[in-house]
Amino acid sequence: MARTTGSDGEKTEAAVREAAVNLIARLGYEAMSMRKLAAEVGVQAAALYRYFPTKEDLLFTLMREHMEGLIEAWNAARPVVADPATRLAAYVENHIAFHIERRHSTHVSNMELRSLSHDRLTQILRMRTIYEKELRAILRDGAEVGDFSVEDTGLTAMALIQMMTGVIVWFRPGERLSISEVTATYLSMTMRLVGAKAHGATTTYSARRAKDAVAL
Amino acid sequence: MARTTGSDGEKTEAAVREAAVNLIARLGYEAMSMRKLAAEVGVQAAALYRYFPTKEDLLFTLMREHMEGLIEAWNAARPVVADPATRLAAYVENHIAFHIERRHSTHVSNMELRSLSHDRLTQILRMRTIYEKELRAILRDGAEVGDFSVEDTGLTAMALIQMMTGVIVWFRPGERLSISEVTATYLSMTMRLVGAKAHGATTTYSARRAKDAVAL
DNA sequence: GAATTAATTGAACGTTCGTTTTATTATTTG
DNA sequence: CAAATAATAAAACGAACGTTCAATTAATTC
Repeated sequence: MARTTGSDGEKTEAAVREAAVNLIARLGYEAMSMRKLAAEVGVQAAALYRYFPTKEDLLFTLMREHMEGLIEAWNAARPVVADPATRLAAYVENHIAFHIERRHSTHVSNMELRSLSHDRLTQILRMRTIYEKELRAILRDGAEVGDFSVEDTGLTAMALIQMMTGVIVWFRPGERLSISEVTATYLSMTMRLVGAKAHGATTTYSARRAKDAVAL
Repeated sequence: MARTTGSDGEKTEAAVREAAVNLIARLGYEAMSMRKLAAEVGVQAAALYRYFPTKEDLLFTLMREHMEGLIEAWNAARPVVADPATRLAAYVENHIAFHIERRHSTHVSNMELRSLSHDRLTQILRMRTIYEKELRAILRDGAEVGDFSVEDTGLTAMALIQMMTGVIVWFRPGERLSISEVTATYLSMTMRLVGAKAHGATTTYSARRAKDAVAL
């Protein structure tokens, strides 16, 4: 056998990516063999090498696109002119929405870093740093203005990101809590954690953010 | 060749455990081969099977002992009679101290769960639940008494644990912050996050806890 | 000091791994 | 409709995997 009827490179590549994210998230990168991946797609292992030169290239591509997507999502969601509390609320909402929506690729991007070569690891970590710096800047601004009481900006940023990203470990859509309930709770926990002064309940920040979005 | 001079079963087994924790933390369970492990210990791969019948048995043993150690540490550190804020402070301090001290085995126990058989996974998760229930109980008590303002006990417990355990991702001993500085900061973040009423700075909780420890 | 037990080696087993090569067929282009 | 190209299958490569087995030597027991 050779080329199959109806075969299409673009569709196959997309199917490979999707299957790879799911399989790596479930089995881990090392435990996902190219043969299992091929079987999931409905193809022979050799066919995968038309789209990704090596297994590591495939992993790296998935991770890079995940990180790019995260940064793009934040760039689209960030309020350009706003007080620190509003910016922080936007960051939290975007972060949680993105990570719940892309649970599997988040899992891959966070757990399989050790399987990357040094250079590629550096690239991914650089993107991660760019994204995290945004949160540190918000916390710093808020602390300088006096809206937040944060002892250590870097430590607080790491703590918040770990807390928020951790949502993918236990959250399952369609169970006890809805995405918006989870987001609202995390938002109020965040605001208390950073000692946000404007303590006007959760809706305050959401409302302000909505107003800002209209204002742009 | 056969038995080597000075060989000792107990010492070899201990060396295997230690090397396994380090290697699995660094390479991942799947990527750590029995041959690599044996080489690290300075022994042939076949010798490992005197101590652990399978690779998975080795992993499970490491995880079980980690979880047992965590629960024992908490049982030793918990204040028997104390207000919720003091109990929460003890929980946070114990959790962070334990996880920083056992970074590698924490990594293994959290990241390699998917390599366990169903039954063994259940056993580990059961132990984890026991430990997490302790935190939920503290949060519930604090909320009932009115010392904490917590919207959702279960969600808050998960958020706190993710936040605290995340310390092992970025913390490196001997860098910018000391363990006690990190612990103090996490403690005050936790207290703010749960809306603890008695807002008498970080030292308040530490002092109370010390007093309790003496009282026992 | 002989018999027993403890600890380990070295070789081998069958499987699976990532990857390459070659042949073959479907589709598109001219 | 022929030529070119795109997409795949089938088979094979050497290497590494977890694990087993028999042989061998060190330490202990009687």
